[in-house]
Amino acid sequence: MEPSPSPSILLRRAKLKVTPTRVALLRILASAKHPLSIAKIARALRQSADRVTLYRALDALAKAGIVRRIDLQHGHAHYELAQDDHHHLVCTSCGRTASIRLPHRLTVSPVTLRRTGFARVTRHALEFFGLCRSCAATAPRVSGRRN
Amino acid sequence: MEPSPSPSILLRRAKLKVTPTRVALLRILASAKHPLSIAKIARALRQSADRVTLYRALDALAKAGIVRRIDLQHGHAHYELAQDDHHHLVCTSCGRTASIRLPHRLTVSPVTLRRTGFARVTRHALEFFGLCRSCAATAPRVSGRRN
DNA sequence: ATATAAACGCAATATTGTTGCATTTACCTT
DNA sequence: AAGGTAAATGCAACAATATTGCGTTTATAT
Repeated sequence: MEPSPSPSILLRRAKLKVTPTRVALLRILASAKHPLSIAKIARALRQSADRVTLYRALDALAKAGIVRRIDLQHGHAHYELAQDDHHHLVCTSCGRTASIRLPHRLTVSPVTLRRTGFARVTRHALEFFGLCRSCAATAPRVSGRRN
Repeated sequence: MEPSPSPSILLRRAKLKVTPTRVALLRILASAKHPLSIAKIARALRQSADRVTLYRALDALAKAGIVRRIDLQHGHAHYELAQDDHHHLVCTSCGRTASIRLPHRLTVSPVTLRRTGFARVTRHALEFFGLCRSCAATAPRVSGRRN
């Protein structure tokens, strides 16, 4: 796990202004072990920033490739720093997540690309869903929203 | 491409009641070439069903494994019949989608499973994002919501 | 120091999805 | 075929998530 560059360096590289909100935001994401929901990020920022600013900042950071927006199928987006190439394993019962790596890189072959009329693939999203051990032990719930 | 069983057979198999709404819904999905948003499905049903019913029906069908809920990162869910094992290639500019197949099956190794504290994996979601040829030719747009 | 574009905060609004409850309906049993 | 029952539906209200416009503030290049 490489230490990722400091928030301000990341921001400057992307030609984004280095503002307190963005720095704090990136610090929060950097110290998180799992993808965070907007609600959790907002809580961590303790209303030092408006919701709208948060959305806009995450949007800008995602476009710059600094953060990744992830769908854990909880009904709202989650965000993490775009560091290494990993994927997520999500418990559909309690929402727990774990990071995993695949032994091979996921690619779309040039032939498939041509057949489908696409010019190029820029990224992909892969999540695995299942049950963690403790949830598998108890009666599996199915519903509800989790962070 | 195998012809999929009729809506009523699918529903009966899953011990779900065969109602006009569900049959119509499944027919719409069966004739769709791409995953559909709730909005599009609702439009196709021409308010013969309440929106709530639609949500509940899709939920039941997804739980039964008859339909799949897909995130194309347009900010809302898309649905398709759960037929064969394919994935999607999505144009981030115009929203076009194409179906693709991977040469290998995606799995999580038992070792990884144990290391992460998970009991089992039940499904996964994989989408590729990129640019289709016509969008790659023109100036790439970035924003906006598409169906 | 200052000009300028980017970022921000606030308010309003849109969109997506959910819940409770009374009514209707599919379908199983007889 | 009739009737009982749980499932499914519709309506209304609500909740959560996300977006837009606009006037003000701020980072940063000069």
